[in-house]
Amino acid sequence: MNAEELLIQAKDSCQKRGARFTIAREQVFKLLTQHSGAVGAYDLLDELKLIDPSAKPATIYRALDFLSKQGFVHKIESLNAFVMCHHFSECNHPVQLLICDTCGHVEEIQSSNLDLALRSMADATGFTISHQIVEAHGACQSCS
Amino acid sequence: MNAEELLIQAKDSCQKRGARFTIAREQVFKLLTQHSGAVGAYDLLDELKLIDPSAKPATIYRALDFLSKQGFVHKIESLNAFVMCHHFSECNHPVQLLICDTCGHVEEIQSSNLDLALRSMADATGFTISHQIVEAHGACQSCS
DNA sequence: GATAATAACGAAAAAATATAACAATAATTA
DNA sequence: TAATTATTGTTATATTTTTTCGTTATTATC
Repeated sequence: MNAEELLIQAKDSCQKRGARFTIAREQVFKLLTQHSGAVGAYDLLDELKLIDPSAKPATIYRALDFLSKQGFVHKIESLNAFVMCHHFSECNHPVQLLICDTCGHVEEIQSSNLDLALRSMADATGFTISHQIVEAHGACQSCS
Repeated sequence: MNAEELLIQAKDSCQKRGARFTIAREQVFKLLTQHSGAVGAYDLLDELKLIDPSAKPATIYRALDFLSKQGFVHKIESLNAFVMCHHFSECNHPVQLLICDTCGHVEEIQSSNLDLALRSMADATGFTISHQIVEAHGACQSCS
């Protein structure tokens, strides 16, 4: 899925939901599509400043907040960084990430076994899951 | 496993490994055993200051760093907070947490299915996992 | 179309979280 | 004992995130 296709999908998705894909949000979205790995908010800010010198932290965080809520972007909690989601059309999927600590690449995987194992374990103790964070760090194939 | 037993286990464990369980580390350890849920570093600092008014952020972070490395304490990445581990004798186990967003209680679970599902998924893409983060948010039984 | 309500943005500041640097002490090893 | 290593004290700073408030843009209501 390339950058342009993702953009179209995002716009389309917002249209359907009545969400506003504003310039600021689109700019941050585009910046994120240009990374294959995690990007920090301040790195994004630096990049955004090249286009819009008046950008401030809140500019980025607001955009990231919106994009996350739409499911276009995931926050990587263990890195305080953000990554483009390439499957946001399959909405509300659990997020499972393989994070290469060597090259920085982030691979999003989809294991229903994993999701199931977690849910069944939660069920067993009467816990209701609303949101799950699965982040595996290590080395990707090319870096091993 | 109560606070006292944990303390004895921790001391014992350090003895065996030749790690130094200093006063500062013990104080932070004890504070952590008094919480059933996540505690922020600065909350711990406030508590520590009651005993040792000269405590500073570095005091806490150093202790937490040591305790984490020993496996006595886990960092909750999605909360920027810390929680006592009650199974640190079974060393190097993968950390899997159920975090109640209502009452703050944190339950550590042990699902080898979950671990296996993640590992097999990683294997399939040639990824080698060095560290995994599994944190499920939601509502515990009492809060549902 | 005018008006009210709501959402988004700009700007500055501050809050929350975490690390760095360096000197001083304490503990361990040779 | 002397040398080495680990830990602590202290100050400062870096990093990440949120708040506040005034303004502007968009949407809904009349």
